[in-house]
Amino acid sequence: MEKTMDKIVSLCKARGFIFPGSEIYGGLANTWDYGNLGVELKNNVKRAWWQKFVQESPYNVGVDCAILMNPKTWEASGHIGSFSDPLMDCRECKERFRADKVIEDFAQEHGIELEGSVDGWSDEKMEQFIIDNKVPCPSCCKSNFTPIRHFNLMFKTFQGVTEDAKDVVYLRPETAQGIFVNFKNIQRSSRKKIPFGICQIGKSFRNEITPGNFTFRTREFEQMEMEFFCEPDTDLDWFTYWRGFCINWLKSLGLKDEELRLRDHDPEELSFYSKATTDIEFTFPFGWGELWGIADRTDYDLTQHQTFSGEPMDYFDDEKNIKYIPYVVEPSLGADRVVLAFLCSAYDEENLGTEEKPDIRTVMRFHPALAPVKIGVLPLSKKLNEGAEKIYAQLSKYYNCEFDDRGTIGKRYRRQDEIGTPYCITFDFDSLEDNCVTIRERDSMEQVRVSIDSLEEYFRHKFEF
RNA sequence: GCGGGUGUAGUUCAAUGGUAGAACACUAGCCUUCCAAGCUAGAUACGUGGGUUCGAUUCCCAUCACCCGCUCCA
Repeated sequence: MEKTMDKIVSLCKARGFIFPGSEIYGGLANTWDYGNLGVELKNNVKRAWWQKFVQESPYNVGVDCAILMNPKTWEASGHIGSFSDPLMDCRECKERFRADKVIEDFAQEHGIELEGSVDGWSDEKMEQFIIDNKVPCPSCCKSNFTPIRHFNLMFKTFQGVTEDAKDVVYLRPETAQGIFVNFKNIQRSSRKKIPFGICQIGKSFRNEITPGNFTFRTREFEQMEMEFFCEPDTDLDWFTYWRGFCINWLKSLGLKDEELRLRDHDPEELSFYSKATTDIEFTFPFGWGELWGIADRTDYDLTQHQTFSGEPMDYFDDEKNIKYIPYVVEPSLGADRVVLAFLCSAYDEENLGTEEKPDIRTVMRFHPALAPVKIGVLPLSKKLNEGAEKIYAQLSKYYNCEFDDRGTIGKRYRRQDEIGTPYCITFDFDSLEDNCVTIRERDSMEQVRVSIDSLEEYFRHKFEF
């Protein structure tokens, strides 16, 4: 069985997991809409995350902050200053480069001593250096570049009816800053003591240069982030603790050991604010991709906000009688990415026939907690709809169920297999006599006979993880 | 953003300068009654906009989208 993105994308569209965005207008690049099943799956993923990271956690609480924030936030976080890359294009071969990188590489190659880091140079200085030294294009070796332009990854929009510059606001590029600016509020109102964490699920927006790979990298995406505040010097212990916690969460929902790996960032790869970063990666059909970035952000963010806002961001520990700005460990998970990972991991094909006469059953082996439809309710015959409808009404109070009386019973099982429904209930002619139904399990395909009165009891713990 | 490829039904494909056909999927009915493939009927497509032409799904141009590379990714 070959697991390809093409098959997964087709199934997503055919069955209602994910559709191309704005399709009737020719689409809009890299936008995707979650359909009737996709929204259930994604909600289940978010719910499972919230359950482990907030509900069951003695440490953590949640928030839901505004997407639009005071622009000062982004000055403090460094998103406005540091993340506007100086880009220039080669007029000859049309390749695009980062000016600072080109200069650094050139200087290193020719043994030229640069004054300070190129990061600190102005655009004019970089352009002048390139002209003076006839720095060649790394691709075509000519030296004919466009002026430097800046590409900021933040989406800009305007608050209010006029498009005056003073009303510029940004769509948040990460949910984290909403947590940091509310650190004091939450600490006070929740009466939490350090160590504690604040969790948030929400949309973020980044004007990525290169999105792609289905929903893996999009410009609008949903994050599930936690900022865990701890005492300085305990940060690396907590870093290790949460990294393990995250991996366990993924595995408890069905991702396999061989589908996951950890990748530590090299010192030169680390963000300027980060002391340590580990990515949890998943092996997608297109290759390994980052699912979860776990970063030790030190006291960088809170210190920055204290400086820019003038509000103290320190914490007083009245047991130890010390005051400090907490360190932060941040596990940041892409909701759309992890949904895609669950889709890829779940995809399976099974040949129930022979090699000569293949009979392929496509099965999405979702963990029952994530399955968009928990129980398919199937009357063996349309004459039995009344009894089956009662069961649907009874169970859909607790679970997302699907009623299906179309086509043959075998076909209906196949349809439920293809959308990953873990259980099917069949109401048959005997049910009228014995008040029992047959429950068929997706993975084992085994059947058990259960009394209608004990159905709720039967399913009670089936969808936990 | 650059280079290459692709664009016909929900999906996977076919044919054609004279407005398109299949398989699976879907719908209705028959048959059957616990694991697809039986019978009958049915709905559904040439990404969008220009141009050439008597006539374009087909040729040309542009555009949009997707895929593969490159580049990029706090």
